[in-house]
Amino acid sequence: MSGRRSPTIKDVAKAAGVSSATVSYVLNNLNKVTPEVDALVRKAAADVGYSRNNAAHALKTGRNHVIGCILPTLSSPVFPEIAHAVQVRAEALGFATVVVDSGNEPMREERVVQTLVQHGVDGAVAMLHPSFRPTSPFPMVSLDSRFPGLDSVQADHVAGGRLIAEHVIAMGHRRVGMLSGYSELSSNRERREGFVSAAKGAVDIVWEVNVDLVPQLRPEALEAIGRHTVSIIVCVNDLVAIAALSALKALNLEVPDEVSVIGFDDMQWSSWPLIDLSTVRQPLKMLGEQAVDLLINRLKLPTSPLVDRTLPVSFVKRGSTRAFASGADDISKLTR
Amino acid sequence: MSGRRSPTIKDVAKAAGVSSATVSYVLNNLNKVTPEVDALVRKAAADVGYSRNNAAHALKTGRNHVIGCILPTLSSPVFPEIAHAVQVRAEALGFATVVVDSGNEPMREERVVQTLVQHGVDGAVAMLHPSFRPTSPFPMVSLDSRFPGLDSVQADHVAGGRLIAEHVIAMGHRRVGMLSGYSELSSNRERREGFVSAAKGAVDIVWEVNVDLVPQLRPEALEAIGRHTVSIIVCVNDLVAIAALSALKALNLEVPDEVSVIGFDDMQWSSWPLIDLSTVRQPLKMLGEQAVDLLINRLKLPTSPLVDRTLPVSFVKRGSTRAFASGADDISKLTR
DNA sequence: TAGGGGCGTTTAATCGTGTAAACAGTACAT
DNA sequence: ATGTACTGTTTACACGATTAAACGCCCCTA
Repeated sequence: MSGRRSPTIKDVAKAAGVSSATVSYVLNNLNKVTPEVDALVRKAAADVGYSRNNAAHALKTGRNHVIGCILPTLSSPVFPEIAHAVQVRAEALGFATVVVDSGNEPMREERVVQTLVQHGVDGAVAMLHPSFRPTSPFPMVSLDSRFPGLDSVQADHVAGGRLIAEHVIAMGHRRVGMLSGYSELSSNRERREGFVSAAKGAVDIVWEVNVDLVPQLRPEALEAIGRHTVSIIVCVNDLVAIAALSALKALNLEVPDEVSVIGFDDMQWSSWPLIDLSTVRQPLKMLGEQAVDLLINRLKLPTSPLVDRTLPVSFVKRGSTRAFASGADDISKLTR
Repeated sequence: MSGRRSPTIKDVAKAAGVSSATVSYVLNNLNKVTPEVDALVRKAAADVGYSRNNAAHALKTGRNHVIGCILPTLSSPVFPEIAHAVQVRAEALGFATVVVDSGNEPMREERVVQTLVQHGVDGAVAMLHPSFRPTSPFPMVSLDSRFPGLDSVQADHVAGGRLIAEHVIAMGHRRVGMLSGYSELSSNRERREGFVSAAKGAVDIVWEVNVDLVPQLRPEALEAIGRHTVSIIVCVNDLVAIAALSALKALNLEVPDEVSVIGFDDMQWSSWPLIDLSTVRQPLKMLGEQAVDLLINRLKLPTSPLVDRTLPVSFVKRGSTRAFASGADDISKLTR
């Protein structure tokens, strides 16, 4: 209790009656020692309550056993779910995780990466703005979209788009509005393409407006919704879908009786009875886990070939969609 | 480009024609050197692109310039907002932040703290379960509730409760239901006490049910709401308020026409038109910033006296509350 | 019996910084 | 001239871990 200094490898060595090198060999599981000595050392380590000094370890090996998790923001519910999965998986593999939000600005992304490098972080799992260009040779795995020169994991956005199209068709809708995200982002683009190609011929896309990925809509989107010329609105993600629900409420259009709404993501809030959104579920947990696995593989084998992994999605039917009823109030605009 | 090793203090020393100690003195701003040498060294450092090796620095000094931010979860919208503020402030002060969620289990909290200590984190800003008992002398600041032996920052929960009471009274409500949180947590307790003492005499608390801080309610709460014997429901936080809104919707009770609802927190989602919740705003950003400031002060002066800081709150009127109308459908139960 | 090869352990150098202590130089007082 | 005080710089070691190389030991063979 006097020397508050936490025990070092040398203390363990003294306690076990061996040299510090032996202790190191044992604790690193290089099997270079006899079983008896091994047991002796482990016991001594437990007895003195040894735990490795991370700084010294990092200094010597250049590996910190810390990874970064770079996300555009933590304020949208999807991202914390991913961050959590990343953290848990990384911890299981002996890595700590630092979560940082980049504000989705490519400039700040660069700074964030610099900071991580400076702090000796080994690599990162990152959801990057498409215009980001890696500056230093820093190991990264791209989340949610393919990225030239990086490993990546993403949900099967194309299949998700197709699932939506199938639901729309099965429900008998013919006239569709789309709130799409900017197409530089591959996930947005693929969602859209999956939907459009599967819907081709079976439905009319009456209008399509590009929107930002935030919970309020720009005027042209509001105007399109207000025309009430479609029976269903397909949204690039759940946040936008919620914005659409809000707009419809303000316009006194009933969901799903007058207009149906579909999202994409299945974030936690979408299942709240107040929102109750039909959507495509992404395997967020798996997404985070696989990203970590990929990153750690790359740390071990920096020269292995690049991997792109695609994970399955599923459709979740909730209260925001229903079959098209020809008894809708303004049938002239909604059929042809 | 050949030797990929990043430049060290020795490289700078060579470039400047001085010893490594001098470089260290300059770069640590101990003014022990003449202005000329100082300038020389700084120029050399910039020229070779020096940046300090964190591991070596940490090994030598025992300070890592990393703080932890321990939160019960990232899945509730309030917490990411705090985490963000913490991160930004810490970065401005030269500290990196690791955000971890503890799952609000005191056992996991202990483990999390252990992990942080092991990784050489200097201290933490933490929102702790009331039954948590600090095991090691690890510098911490308690967020959102007072904690014996720790610095703390919290919103003025008592005043928040009073603001709610004033609103309820001003709106002419007489019969109130309460969804309260477990009273071991000082913030819950203070919110309740602030409300109750300010409401005393002016309103009837017809029922009060203790609930968990999650967006679904237990049966007894649902039953109480279903009786429809109150004209307004006061909730311990926004998440619970949203659960109440959901329940009311399921019961076909109109908000705010038949029942008003009030929350506490003003998390980001509460302003969505779909939710549109009257609530008390906590200064989340300020909360995070002040916590960081307190922590860093403590790191510098470990023996300075403990500080409890209380921050002001304000009431936000939205669509979930309205004045009590005596024309309500079942006037016999709602007046006396 | 000298030499060689395994095997298990220790010795000692190293990673990049920080800092106490040694040192050299100047200025001033005795 | 010699000692003292001070200033600015360098020398040299420490932090705690990893790891190549040296070492000692035993067994085997020529």
